[in-house]
Order: sequence, then C-alpha cells, then structure tokens
Amino acid sequence: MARHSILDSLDDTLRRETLEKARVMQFPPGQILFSAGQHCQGLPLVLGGRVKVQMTGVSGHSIVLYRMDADDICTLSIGCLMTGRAYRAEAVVEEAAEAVMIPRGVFDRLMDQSAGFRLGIMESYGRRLDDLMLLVEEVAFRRMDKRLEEWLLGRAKRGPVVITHQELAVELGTAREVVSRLLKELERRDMVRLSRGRIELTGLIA
Amino acid sequence: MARHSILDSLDDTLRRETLEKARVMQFPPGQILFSAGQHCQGLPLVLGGRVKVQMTGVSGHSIVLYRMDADDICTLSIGCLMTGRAYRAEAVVEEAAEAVMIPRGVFDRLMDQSAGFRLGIMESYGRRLDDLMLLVEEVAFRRMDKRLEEWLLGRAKRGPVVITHQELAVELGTAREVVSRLLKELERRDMVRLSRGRIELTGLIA
DNA sequence: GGTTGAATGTGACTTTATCACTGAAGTCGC
DNA sequence: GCGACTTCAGTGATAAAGTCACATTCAACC
Repeated sequence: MARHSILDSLDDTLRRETLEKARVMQFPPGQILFSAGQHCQGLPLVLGGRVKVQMTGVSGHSIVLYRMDADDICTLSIGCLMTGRAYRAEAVVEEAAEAVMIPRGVFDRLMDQSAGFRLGIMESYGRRLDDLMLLVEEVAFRRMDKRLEEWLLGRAKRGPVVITHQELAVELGTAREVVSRLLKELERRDMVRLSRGRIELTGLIA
Repeated sequence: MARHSILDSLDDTLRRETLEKARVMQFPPGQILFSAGQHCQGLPLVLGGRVKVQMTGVSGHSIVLYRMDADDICTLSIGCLMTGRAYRAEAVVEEAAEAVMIPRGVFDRLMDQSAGFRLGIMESYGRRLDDLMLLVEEVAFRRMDKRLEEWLLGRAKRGPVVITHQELAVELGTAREVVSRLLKELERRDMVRLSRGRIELTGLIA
C-alpha cells in the first residue's frame, strides 16, 4: 500500500483515482533512477529507501547535491515534467527504494484540484532550494576537514561507515587525494580507524 | 501599467482582480527587498530593474546566488510565503526596480484557479534550482581565474565595469585578496586596466 | 599462489584562502 | 586648499586544498 503524506492531503476520490493511474515501483541499490540528459516520465513520490542525487560538472568531477528518502518528492522531476527540459543531474539508489510514479496528466490534475497537494509540492521545492543554498555556502566557505568530520559523524549512527575515499570525495565535492590525506590525519590523531572501503569512528564522538 | 508575462496567462477577470489587490512598488538602487530572518509579505513579480540575491554563511562570508530582472518571479518568496519560514538570503536592488507584490491570499487563489500561473511558478522554480545546481558545480570545481574572466566578460557589454574588489569577491564567493591578485595578474598580461572601483577590459575580448 | 583491478598512500607542485599589514585614492569639513 | 578619515587596493607570509604522477596494498578470482 502506497503511504506518502502528500497523498493523505487528497480527498478519497482523488486519491483513489491517483493510485489507479500511478504505479508503485521498486528500485534495487545501484539502480539509476534517471540520469543527466534524460527526459522525465513522471513524478516519483518516494515511499522508502534512499536515493542520492548528484551532478557531474563539465570538469568531469561529481558532487552529491542532496538525498531523498521516505516521504520525499523528487523535486527535480517537477521542473522537468512541467517544462519538458532534460534532467541535469543523476539519481542513484543507495538503499532499495520504493516510489509511486505519478504520470504527467495526473500531476496536472492534482495541482489543479488539490490545495494540499500544491502546498506539499511547494514545500518540497522550498526545502530543496534551501538545501542547495546551504550547499553553496558550505562548498564555498567551509573547511574541508570540518566538513569531512561532520559528514562522518552524520553517518556513523551505529557501526563503521562503509565507503571508499573516492565516493567520499564525491559526497564532499573534492578530490580523492584530499580525502585520503585528511582521513590519514584523523587516524594519526586516533579519531578513526581506516581499512579498505571502511571507516571506523573511534575518538570522533563529539 | 504592470507588464509581467505570468499575468498574461490569466483570464481578464482574474487579472483585473489580481491587479486590484496587488501593489506596484518602486525600489531605488541599494534598497534591501528582504533580508535573512525576515518573513515574507507577498510574492514579488519583477517588472524591471535588477535585484541580486545573496546569502551570508555562518563564516560571515557572502556569495551572490542569482539575479532577478524583468519578468522574473522571486522564487525564494514562494517557499517562504507558503510554509511561513523566514528568508535565508538577502535581496539587494542593483538597478532601480519595479515589482508587483502579490499578497498571500491572491497567490493562493491564482494557484488554485489558473493553470498558466501554476506553470509559470513551476518554471521559475525549476530554473532557480538549475541555477543553483550550476553554481554548486562552479564553486566546487572551476578555477577562480577562469570564473573571474568569465564574470568580467559577461559584464563588460559596453564600457568599464564599476565594482570594487570586495564586491567582486562576493560575486564569486572568494576573498578580496584573491580577486585583487588575480586582477593584478590580468593587468600584467594587459588584459585589463585597473583603477579604484573600476575595471576596464582591454585585451580580454574573447 | 599468482594475477588483476580497485583502493589507498604520498611527494611535488600549483592554486586558493587567511592573516596582517601598508599604501593610495577619494570625501568631507573647514 | 589642506588635513583627517574612510574606503579601497596591494602584498608578503603561511596554511589549506587541488592536481599530477606514481607507488603500494589489498581482495578477489581463477
């Protein structure tokens, strides 16, 4: 059963009609939801799992822009859906995800007939814009060592972080060598223990 | 008379009603349209002039996020209007600007009753999101000297660029000293001629 | 057990950021 | 017209981050 808070804002008739025309889809880890240059087929409402959205610049470097998880809306798709432009970023499933795909026609109808749906869409847009503004500030002004430590702390809820230095570099929008060196420095200070594809936080609990 | 393409998408009745309740306002250069922490009073539709939107990070550094000019919609205001959150950025008038301020109630009504209005709003949102994604990439990966040259070229349509190094640093999200040094280097290579608050492009026409 | 490919380590060097100043150019009051 | 003041610009020293080139290590798979 499709559980997404934006669907709760619909009245019964509209919700039933929506669910009739929308498809619930499953995406295994590693699957590409969409990639740069593609055109949008429908609006994904994320029911569960985790998807990262990243873009690759002209330089060939990539950076993770944001993540989507349960109850999120794929904001990028809205713009592509309504204006017909192609995606500029790429979405990669990290944890097996489930999403309802709302076809264009249904989306238009929902926007037309449900104030709650509109609010949900606008809220999602606003949040994304905020996220990106904060990211700009972060990338432009914050020190890489702090950003790295913060990222690790945010990920180390329980157990070691399983990630390669290269992937971590994409998370932060920097080079692999920079990540390697900063991590080695953290290891020297006994903040982390490093092994291949794996970072264990030891002293970094603050 | 208020000319904005999104108003053209409205039928006569709706447009008349909107213009009755909306106020056309004038903003002189230097005026702050809104600043971080403030709450949104209405949605500005920009009729003319130029407004820059910039944010200041925790570090105290600022960076210009994007600009609005004729026929633009203040995307940031939409999110603040609908969710009640405060602005996170600041808008400063660069060239005397004129805007129609759409009050919240009218905005809701337009979203409800006009598909064209909705499309315009969504288009604006999508474009802004794109702008910010490109900015992230630019800040994260492109070289400062190239970005500076590009910025200057984009501004030097006719005549010299009137700007201080400090302001230019905010445009690019870097430090004033960095801008000064890069400009001096350009001057050594006879690409520009520098004077106080003014940059003349000489060899930089490419 | 040896080969292979991915992941990591590191030196050398360039670019960018930061700090701490100095000097130069405008502005204002008289 | 002349100081006093303020804003703007220049620069050396040093630290942080990015780039390039290559060495090493690890894990997986014949």
